[in-house]
Amino acid sequence: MTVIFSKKCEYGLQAILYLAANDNSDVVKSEEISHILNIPKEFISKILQSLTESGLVYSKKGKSGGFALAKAPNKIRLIDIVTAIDGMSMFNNCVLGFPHCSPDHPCPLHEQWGELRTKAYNMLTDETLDQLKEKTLKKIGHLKN
Amino acid sequence: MTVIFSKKCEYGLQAILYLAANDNSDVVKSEEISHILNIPKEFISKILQSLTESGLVYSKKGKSGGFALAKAPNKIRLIDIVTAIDGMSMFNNCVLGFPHCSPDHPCPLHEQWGELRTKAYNMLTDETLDQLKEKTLKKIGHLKN
DNA sequence: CTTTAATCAGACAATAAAATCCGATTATAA
DNA sequence: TTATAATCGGATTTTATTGTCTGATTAAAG
Repeated sequence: MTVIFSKKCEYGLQAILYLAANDNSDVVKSEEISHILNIPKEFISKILQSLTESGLVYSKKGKSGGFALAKAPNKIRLIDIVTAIDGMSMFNNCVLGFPHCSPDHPCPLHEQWGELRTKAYNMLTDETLDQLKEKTLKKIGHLKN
Repeated sequence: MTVIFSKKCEYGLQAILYLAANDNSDVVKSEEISHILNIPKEFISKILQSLTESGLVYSKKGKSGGFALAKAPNKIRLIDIVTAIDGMSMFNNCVLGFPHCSPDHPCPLHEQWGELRTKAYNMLTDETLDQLKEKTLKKIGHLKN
């Protein structure tokens, strides 16, 4: 199967977009995220815990605890979440899997793929959570119905 | 981890590019492909077997058997190999993993990602094996040293 | 202070992907 | 016609990813 982001990363992106859409409220508990986004509760907890370590998410323990963004939505870029969860391998490794692919010894797809990959990287770097908030609200609204 | 193509698909692309580079000779045995490209022999055999079923590869059984391209290199596009091994999910599924992502109910990244994905698809559709042969020969030459 | 409800932490289980093993079949060539 | 060397096919093992369970810790609220 061809994958772009791991399940972990997909879930992490979904959850953090949800947190951005609920940025007005205090914290959101993992139970709610799990239910709305249809992600196993324990799994999304783990992911948000790791994003807490990365400094992207704030977690409040104990009763009435939950998760929220650790920074203003305009300070969090999609690339921050992707690299925190999946690392940079997608942007560094050869698309054909050649171990020693480099500008000196490029693989047959080096230039073409490099260009596309740079565009993907720039896209994820340009998009911040505040810019996606409206679209996310619409999408979540649809999920709730 | 973030992946583009599965290991199977990477290996398959490497091997078929190798076959294209050796299109003058009769057949190439999996032993040789395994050695040059550093892919487990049994694994690349399996992959080439499945590509044989897909009609992209020709296999000659018995002593002095091996694998070769089933068509002229200019008739095989990279997308053919990718879809034969990994399917089309990469080009159909929502990048954020939302189950019901569609033009009607787009995910927050729908348009931006769609554009990139189309470019990737077109690139894989445009590139045929004959076009990549020279570049492959250089790369293989480097691997052999 | 005690109950309650949440995160946290680490082990564990299930599934999927990657890699290996082995015997059967096939065809070449001595 | 027999030995050899390759693919073929299926089962099996290993490893990584995904998902689950359980108990500890934390903090709010009665």
